[in-house]
Amino acid sequence: MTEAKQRTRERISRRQVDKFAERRAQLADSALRTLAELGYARTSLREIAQNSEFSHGVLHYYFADKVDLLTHCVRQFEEACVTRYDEIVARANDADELAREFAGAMAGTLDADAQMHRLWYDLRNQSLFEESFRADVLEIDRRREEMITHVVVRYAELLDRPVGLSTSVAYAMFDGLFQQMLLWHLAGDERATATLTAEVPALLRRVVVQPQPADY
Amino acid sequence: MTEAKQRTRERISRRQVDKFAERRAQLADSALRTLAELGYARTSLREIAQNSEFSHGVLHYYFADKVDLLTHCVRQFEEACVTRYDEIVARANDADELAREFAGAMAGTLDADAQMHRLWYDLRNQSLFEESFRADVLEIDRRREEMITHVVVRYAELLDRPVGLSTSVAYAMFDGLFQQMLLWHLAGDERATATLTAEVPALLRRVVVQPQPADY
DNA sequence: GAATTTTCTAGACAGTTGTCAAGAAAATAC
DNA sequence: GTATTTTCTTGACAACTGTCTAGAAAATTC
Repeated sequence: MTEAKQRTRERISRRQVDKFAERRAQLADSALRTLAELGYARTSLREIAQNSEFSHGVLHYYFADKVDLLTHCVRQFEEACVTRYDEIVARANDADELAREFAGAMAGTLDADAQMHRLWYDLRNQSLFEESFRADVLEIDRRREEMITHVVVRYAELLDRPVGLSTSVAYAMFDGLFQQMLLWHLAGDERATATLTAEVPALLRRVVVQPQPADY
Repeated sequence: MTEAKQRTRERISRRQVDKFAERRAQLADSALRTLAELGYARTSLREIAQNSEFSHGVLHYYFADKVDLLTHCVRQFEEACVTRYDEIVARANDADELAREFAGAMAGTLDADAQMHRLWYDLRNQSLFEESFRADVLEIDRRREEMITHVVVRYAELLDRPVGLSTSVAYAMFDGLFQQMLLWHLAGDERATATLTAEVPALLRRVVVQPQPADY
């Protein structure tokens, strides 16, 4: 009896927790859509609520305050933001194919998810001014670096050559290139996608193939 | 008489214009200091005025509205933001020296002007969400690319080798590296400066020295 | 189906924002 | 030295912000 009750209660409680967490996720999703559209500076709680099916009051039922909501957003954002190239890495039979597929995937997400990517850079930049997201942002950045590292290491493997750079620097270079192409893309320059497609394989070669030490 | 009067008037008018422009510059400077400290999202007109020696009303005497002020800020920001390496380029006698001096200068400004640099990235990002600054931001970005190009081209010259990359891509890579190191630096990672100092020459080599085509 | 709990709405609050206007203060003109 | 123009301050305004509360609506429990 007591046992049964307790089990029931636990089940209910878990279901409630799940529903609670589900709604939090749903609201965080609305918040992310708003952020991607307006940017961090212009996103308000009421605007977020209008992008959901609820009124602005709910936000304070599911989140303690704005920082709580935004922190949750950043955490939830990771899945969407860290583009996974694992499949490409696993499938590629040779270095050239890997390079082509990787470049194509980056160019694809540049086109398809431009809003999301600009939000990422916006949030990462916010973390330079505000402490609150910094830890989560750095964690996401680490994951992104990890993904790039996977590709680079596998590419080097397929060429049977060592990676000639620290993974952090390799990531910084690919990220810099991607960010610049995002800038082009959102400024209306149609060459962005093509440039990215062309330059990513070139960059891969440059990261792996070492310069000849005899020449300098 | 009429002539003299007119000349006087012109002189006065020009002086007034100068004073007017001077005060605008002064206020824009206060605005930039505020922006560098708080970031775009948290900078208000009253906060800017408090960082100046005037009250908040003046801002609307010298600027039509907030966008006018911020646009002026971005334009004025260029001088501060585009770090010049011309002297280093002119002075360097060989490639190694150029690489070392360039890396040192970048590391120096990373340490000394971190706030200014994070503001630059903040403003550049804002331009992804808002039309108003975009043109000016792109212009500054072009100048920055130009500066990097100077260094890279000169470096290649000193080695008597061609630059193996488009200048845009080279800029994107150096900027990506710098931005990542800024992220580290502002997150309290002391290795940022040293890493930048070490990796910039390595990157220079990689940009100039071409991979051997026989190997892939 | 009544009682209770969970979920959500609507509105109020205090503070902040960009903007503007009336007039004080200062500089300049005559 | 007075008149006029330029410069700056002060306070007000409407709109918006994050936050909180009272209570309606819905779901759940027994």
